[in-house]
Amino acid sequence: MSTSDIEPAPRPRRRDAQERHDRLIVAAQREFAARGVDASLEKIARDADVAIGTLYRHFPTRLDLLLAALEPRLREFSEGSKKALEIDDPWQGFVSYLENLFRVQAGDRGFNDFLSRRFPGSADTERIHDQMCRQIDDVLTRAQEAGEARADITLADIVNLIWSNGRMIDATSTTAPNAWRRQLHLMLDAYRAQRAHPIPEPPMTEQQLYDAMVRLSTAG
Amino acid sequence: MSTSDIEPAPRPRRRDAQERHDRLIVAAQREFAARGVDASLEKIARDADVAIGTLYRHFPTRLDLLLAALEPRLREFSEGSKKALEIDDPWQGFVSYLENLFRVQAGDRGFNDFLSRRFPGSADTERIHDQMCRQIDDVLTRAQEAGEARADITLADIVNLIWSNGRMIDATSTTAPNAWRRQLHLMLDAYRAQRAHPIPEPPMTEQQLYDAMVRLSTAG
DNA sequence: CCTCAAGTTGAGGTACCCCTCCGGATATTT
DNA sequence: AAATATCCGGAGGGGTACCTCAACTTGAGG
Repeated sequence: MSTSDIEPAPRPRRRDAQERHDRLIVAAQREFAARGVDASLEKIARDADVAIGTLYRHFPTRLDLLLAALEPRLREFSEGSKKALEIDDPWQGFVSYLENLFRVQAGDRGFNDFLSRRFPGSADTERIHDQMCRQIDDVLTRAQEAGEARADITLADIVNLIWSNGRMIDATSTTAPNAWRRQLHLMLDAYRAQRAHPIPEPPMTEQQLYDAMVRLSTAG
Repeated sequence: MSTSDIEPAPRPRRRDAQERHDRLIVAAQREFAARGVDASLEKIARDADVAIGTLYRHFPTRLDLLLAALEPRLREFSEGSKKALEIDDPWQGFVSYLENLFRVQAGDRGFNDFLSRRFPGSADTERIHDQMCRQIDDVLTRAQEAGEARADITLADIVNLIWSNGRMIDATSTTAPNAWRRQLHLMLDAYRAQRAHPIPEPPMTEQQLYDAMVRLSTAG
C-alpha cells in the first residue's frame, strides 16, 4: 500500500458535470417535495434537461439522489431540533420538538416519506433515524419525569403520531396546509399527564416499530 | 314508452358467466384487501383464472369491481354501526362507533383506502360516504351535548382521525395488528371534555375536507 | 492545439399496467 | 339438433417506469 493508493489523485469534477449535478438536485428537490420518495427518476432527469444515463452516473441509486435532495431539509430540521432541545421547560421542549418536526414534514413530501420508512442497508439513513429516535426519547422522557407527559406512552406512540401526521399532510397539504397543527395539539392534550385514562393496548415494541417502517419501504 | 321498453326481457345470466363473476369477486376481495384500491386488475383476473377481457365485461370500471368486492365489509361495518348507534350512553356510543369503524378498517386495505377517498361522479359511493359522515356527526354531537366530548371538535377532526388510523394500519397490519386500538384510545382521551386545552388552529371546513379526500383519489 | 479521461446521450431491454376489440366458443332456448 | 344471444380469450396498442451500455462528445491539462 503506497500513499498513491490511499490518495488516488482525485481530479476535480469537470465544470459541465458540476452544472448537471446541480440541476439534477434542484429538479429532484422539486419533484421529491411534490410527489414523495417514489417520484419518477426519468421525470427528474427530463426536468433537469439531462439524459437519464447522466442521472444514474451522478446518483447510482434513488437513495443517493434522495439524500442529496433532502440535505437542506435535514439541516433545517436539525437546527429547529437543536433549539427545541435547549428549551428548559420539559413540556415546552417536547412540544417544540414535535412542532418543528411536523412543520418540516408538512413542507416536503419527500421528507415526509423519508420519516416513515427505513432503508435497511444504508448506514447514512439509519444513523439519521436513530438520532431522531434518541432525541424524541429524550424530550419525551424529560416531559414524563417532570410529570407533564403521561407516563404510559413510549417512543412508539410518538412514531405513530408522526405516521399519522404524514397521512394528514398527504391529504391536506394543498387544501388546508396548517391542519396538522390542530391535530398535533389535539394529540398533545392526550399526552398530558393529568386525567389520563387507561389504554386498552400496550405500546408497540421496538422490533414491531422497526418492522413496520421497513414494511412501508417495500410493500406496495 | 311501452312496457316492453321498461322490462326488456332480462334473460338470466349464463351459468358459466355467473361462475366467473363469482371467482372474480373472490380474487378481487383477496387482492384489494391485501394491496388496497390500486391493486392490479390484471393480477385479479389471473388469480381468478379468467381473461382480462372477461373481467372488464363483468366490471367495466375499477369502482364497479371494488364495490362488489367490498360489499361484505360494508355490510359488516353497517351492522356494527347499527349496534353502536343503539347504545344509550352518549360517550359509549361514540367510542363504539369508532371502534367498529377502525376494526373493519384494520381488516381490509381496500376498505381502508375507500374510507379516505371520494369518487366524484359515483352516486353509490357518495351516498355511502355521506351516510357515514352523518352518523359520525350524530354520535359526536350527542357526546358533546352530554358534555362528554369536548365541544370544540368537529366532523373534520374525526375524519382526520380515520386518515391517521389508515396510515397506522398500512404500517402495522402485519407486525402489530392491534396497534390501532391503542392510538384510538389515546386520541379519545384528547376528545373527552374535561381538562381540554385550547387548540391553536380551527377545524377544516367541509369544503377543505371534501377536497382533501378527492385529492387522495387523484394525486400520485 | 492535441489528447484522453471524464462525461453524456438515448435507444433498447425488461417489466409492469390499463383497456379494447373481435374471432371464436358455449349455454340456453326452441 | 339448430339457432343465437351471450360470453370468453388473449393478442395487441398505448402508456410508464427502471436501469444499462456502447458509441459519441467535450473540458481541461500538457
